[in-house]
Amino acid sequence: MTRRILVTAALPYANGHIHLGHLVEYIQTDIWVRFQKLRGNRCVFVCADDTHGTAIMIRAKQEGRSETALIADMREAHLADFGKFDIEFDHYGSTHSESNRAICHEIWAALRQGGYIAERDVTQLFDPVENTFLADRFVKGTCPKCGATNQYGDNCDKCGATYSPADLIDPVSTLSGAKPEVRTAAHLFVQIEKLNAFLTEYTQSGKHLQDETANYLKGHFLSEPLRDWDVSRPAPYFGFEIPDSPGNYWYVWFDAPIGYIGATADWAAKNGETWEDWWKPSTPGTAVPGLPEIHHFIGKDLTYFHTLFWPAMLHAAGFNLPERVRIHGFLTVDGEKMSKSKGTFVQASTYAKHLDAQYLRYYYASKLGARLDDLDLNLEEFVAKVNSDLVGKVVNLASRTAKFVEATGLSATYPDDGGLFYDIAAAADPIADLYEQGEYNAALREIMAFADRANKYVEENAPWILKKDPQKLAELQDSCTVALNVFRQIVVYLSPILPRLATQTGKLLNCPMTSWDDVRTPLVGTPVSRFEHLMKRVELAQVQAMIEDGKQAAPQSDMNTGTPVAEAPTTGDSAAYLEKEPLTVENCSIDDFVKVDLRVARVLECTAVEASDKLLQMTLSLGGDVKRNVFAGIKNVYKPEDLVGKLVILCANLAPRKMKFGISEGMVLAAGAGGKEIFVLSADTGAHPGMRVH
RNA sequence: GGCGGUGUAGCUCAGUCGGUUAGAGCAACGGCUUCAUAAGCCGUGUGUCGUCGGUUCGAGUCCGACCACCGCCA
Repeated sequence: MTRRILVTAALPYANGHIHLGHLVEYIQTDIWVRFQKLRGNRCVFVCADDTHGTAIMIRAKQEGRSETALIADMREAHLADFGKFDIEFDHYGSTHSESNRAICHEIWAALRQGGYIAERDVTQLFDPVENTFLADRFVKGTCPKCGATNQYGDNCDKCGATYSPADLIDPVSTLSGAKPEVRTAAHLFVQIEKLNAFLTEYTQSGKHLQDETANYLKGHFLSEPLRDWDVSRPAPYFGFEIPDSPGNYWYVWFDAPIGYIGATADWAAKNGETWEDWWKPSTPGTAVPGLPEIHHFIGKDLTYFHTLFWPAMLHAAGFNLPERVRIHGFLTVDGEKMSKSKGTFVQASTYAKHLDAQYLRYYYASKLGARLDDLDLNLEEFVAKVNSDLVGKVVNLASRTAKFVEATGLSATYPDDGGLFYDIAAAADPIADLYEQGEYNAALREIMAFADRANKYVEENAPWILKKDPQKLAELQDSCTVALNVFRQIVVYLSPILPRLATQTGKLLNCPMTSWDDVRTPLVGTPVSRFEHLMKRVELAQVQAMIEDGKQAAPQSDMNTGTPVAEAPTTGDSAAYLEKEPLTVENCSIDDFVKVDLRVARVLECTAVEASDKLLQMTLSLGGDVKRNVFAGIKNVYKPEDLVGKLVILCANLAPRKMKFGISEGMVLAAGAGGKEIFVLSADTGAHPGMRVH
């Protein structure tokens, strides 16, 4: 029976360009969709840009233009990139669309009506310069627990403590550098704990998720009460205003998944259908035949949004639930995280400048299974695989036989081939199962084994020898008929991965490929076109050139490897300090540097010098009995009691200097121009007084 | 720290319910071939299956401890 399948890939965030990490997902999804269509199933692939949130708002402001202008440009860029990789959506929408807004309203009303919404105050830091509330990742400061500096507002890298940004010591907005204010505003929450029983059943049924994901959810979330989910943000916020809560906007993660439905609605409108046919349980007499299946492809970073919040929202609103959430791992390059400085953070457009998209589609497919393991792009293996599999084995089949039958076409009846064609045709269902499950790597192993057998066949029948004997022209035609038919079967199996090769092969054999079942019937008596190169070999040098290019054109946006990020940080660091105090032009030698003896020191005592408006007097310990008396001009900014116990950096061999209040035996290092702008340097946790700074 | 995952050939990975001598592709090496895009065919594997212990007639597989790496912790 023909299935009705709606497929989505995660919505890329409109704050950054598509890179090779994103493409793992879009290529994987596109392959699955093409496969379903080839099998004759009704399959609709929708996606959209994820456009809302603080990051977009801030960036638009920095670039001096409207959010809508920014997201319109980014959409163009995304679509251009997807096009280069043959990723073919039935519709590509935007979360900033009227269709999406309408569906958000509908789901919201259902959540309200179901009694799932609660309101309470949330205290957040507010940037008075940028006039916006600051998400946790937009605040940095000193960890309240261990004193590590330069930590994000939600947790500490050094000691692992979690806290609220308001607890940070000396918080700084990463947007403006301003000191944030603490402000309180009412937020709206979805009480998903009320749906715990439903979510447990949904996630643990074994039908919708990989087992490891189900276990993870059970162990981490569902076994305790689920926390309420904060879904509103006070103005200003780029998004949709909540209809019954003026001045508040839906958090980007509320309307992003609803964007799947919005995109379906836009697609449906173009095609004379309704989105309700896909997303709402059918009512008798009105439904399109066949139950719709919804399949989401996402990266593992989005797991809980798609397996907890999203099913909860759909369930509360009485919508259809995803049949399957297919979760994949991240991309690494040569075994490591993608890195801008190593040039392995490659944008889709950079790749496309240097290499054929089909190579990447094939390589990814050859590595992708149904589990959520990370996928490694090993650059040497990439070259080897493409050349030996695609060029050496597959394309070569046509290349070494097609010209012998250019004049005669294929034989009128299919010759005896020792069962080769039959064997390959018989694999149609097993290979289809592997595609269905997302086990592309296993499918390709099967397919390539047939390519090996086919090359062996050519070798044994040696058409290049047959052609020399006029008595054997029929045999020549027959052996090439076999080789090209088998080649065609292999290309049909590969066509979800390599659509361009399928098109080219259709032209070569004068018979377009339209169905998976094309593998079951041999092509006979048809003309063969002049052979043209189907695919070029890759040189490692091309890959290296791409990596070099990637180093130059490092993206300015986030490091996310899979999929959309909400509220991605932008550095926002101002250039003003360098302008005020330009970098020193003249280099110093290492010998010069070691003349300065910098040491970690602990503040034992610290008192304000009464007669001075700037100076604090400190007694510093360098460990053991070694102590120093030092004066520092930081009274305006630091309270003496706050410094006691802290580790600071001391220039220990600065010539002692007699001051009005005593002798200063060194200098405590601090950043900033002075006045209120002074930031004392301190050593990371674990350092001890007396350690030299190298 | 808690939870989860991974660990099998130089590389990437299969390995079902515990069952013969642990496999494939790539790479490497030797030979053949020369139709084909320096492609193809044949041949070549001494692997402490991360370590140690246990269960068993029998363990890559099951159990326990440990080691290493990775991930997640709203």
